[in-house]
Amino acid sequence: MSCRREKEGSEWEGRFRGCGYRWTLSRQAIIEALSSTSDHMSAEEVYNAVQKKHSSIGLATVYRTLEILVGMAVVLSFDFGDKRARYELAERFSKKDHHHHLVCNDCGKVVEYTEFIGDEIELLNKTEKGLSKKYNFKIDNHVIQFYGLCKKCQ
Amino acid sequence: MSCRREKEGSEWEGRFRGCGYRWTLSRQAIIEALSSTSDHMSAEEVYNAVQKKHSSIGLATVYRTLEILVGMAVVLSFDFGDKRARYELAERFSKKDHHHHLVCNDCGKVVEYTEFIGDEIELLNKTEKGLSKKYNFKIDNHVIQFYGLCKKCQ
DNA sequence: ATTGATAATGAGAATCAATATCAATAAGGA
DNA sequence: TCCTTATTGATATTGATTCTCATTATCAAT
Ligand SMILES: [Mn+2]
Ligand SMILES: [Mn+2]
Ligand SMILES: [Zn+2]
Ligand SMILES: [Zn+2]
Repeated sequence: MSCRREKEGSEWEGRFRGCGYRWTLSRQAIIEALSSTSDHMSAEEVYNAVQKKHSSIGLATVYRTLEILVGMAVVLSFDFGDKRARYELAERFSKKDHHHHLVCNDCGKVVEYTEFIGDEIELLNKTEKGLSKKYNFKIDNHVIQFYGLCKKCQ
Repeated sequence: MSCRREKEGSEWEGRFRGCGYRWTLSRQAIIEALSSTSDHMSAEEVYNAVQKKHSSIGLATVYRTLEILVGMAVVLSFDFGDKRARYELAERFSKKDHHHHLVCNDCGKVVEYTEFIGDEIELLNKTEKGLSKKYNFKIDNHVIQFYGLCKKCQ
């Protein structure tokens, strides 16, 4: 398992260095934190998680690293209506499947659903193609989210 | 046409009073500002627009009124990735048809498209129904947006 | 292992949209 | 007109995010 760790480590390391970034303790710790939860953490939550093992890592570094990770498409950033960005490993780096989100406007509960994803993806691809052609956009991203009230809050 | 104005005025007035709100000059001016543009204005832009005719109206009032209007589902609030909320009259109060948005990540250009809306709406309705049942959510809102680079920026 | 160029970092200040406070004002029912 | 109270403007405050800058860590070349 130490072997497994190292291997995973070097994959991440390779990814960073491949983009011209250095492989630092802070970045390891932040990746670690993101990998070991299924939550959609805010920057501050990532900071708190990271602090437990590495109390010297600063909040600014967390923000900076998250920005890099989003730029590398390793991490996805979401707006769920509370006034802070929320982050999650992109599906290809996590155990989760491609999913979209259903958010309670009242308590903030977030449901990840995969049930209707198939049709959604298909439609999105078709729409993307149409929009790209008609409006000359190079599309690289989409957002679909539903908002409402969860059982408890309605 | 003065007749027409008054009639429109009283419709808005009725809508406000029907919700227990008073019908004030500030609110008239803000509605007016929102009605007379097809832009997606930020709160500050609404404030600037309103200032031209009514220089006494304050920014806080603009924020408060927009909040009310969003609550009344008269105005829609969007996040286009610049760090400010953007507002637009809901389609039933504007000349625009139901549309979604395509946003340039670089220059912020926003395209309103209606081409593929039909299929999208259909899928959204189906998905909403499925999600409502499965997760016991009362869904009242959705977001679909595409992000990319416009011709100029790619 | 040592060095040197420079990327990365932590602490704290700065930014800036949005919200809260509060005394003064205006809306509208009686 | 009078009274109650919602609304308002000015201003302070909040809170997430970004910036600054002196210090430190990374890593390729010795
Ligand atoms: Mn998720
Ligand atoms: Mn629009
Ligand atoms: Zn809820
Ligand atoms: Zn552009």
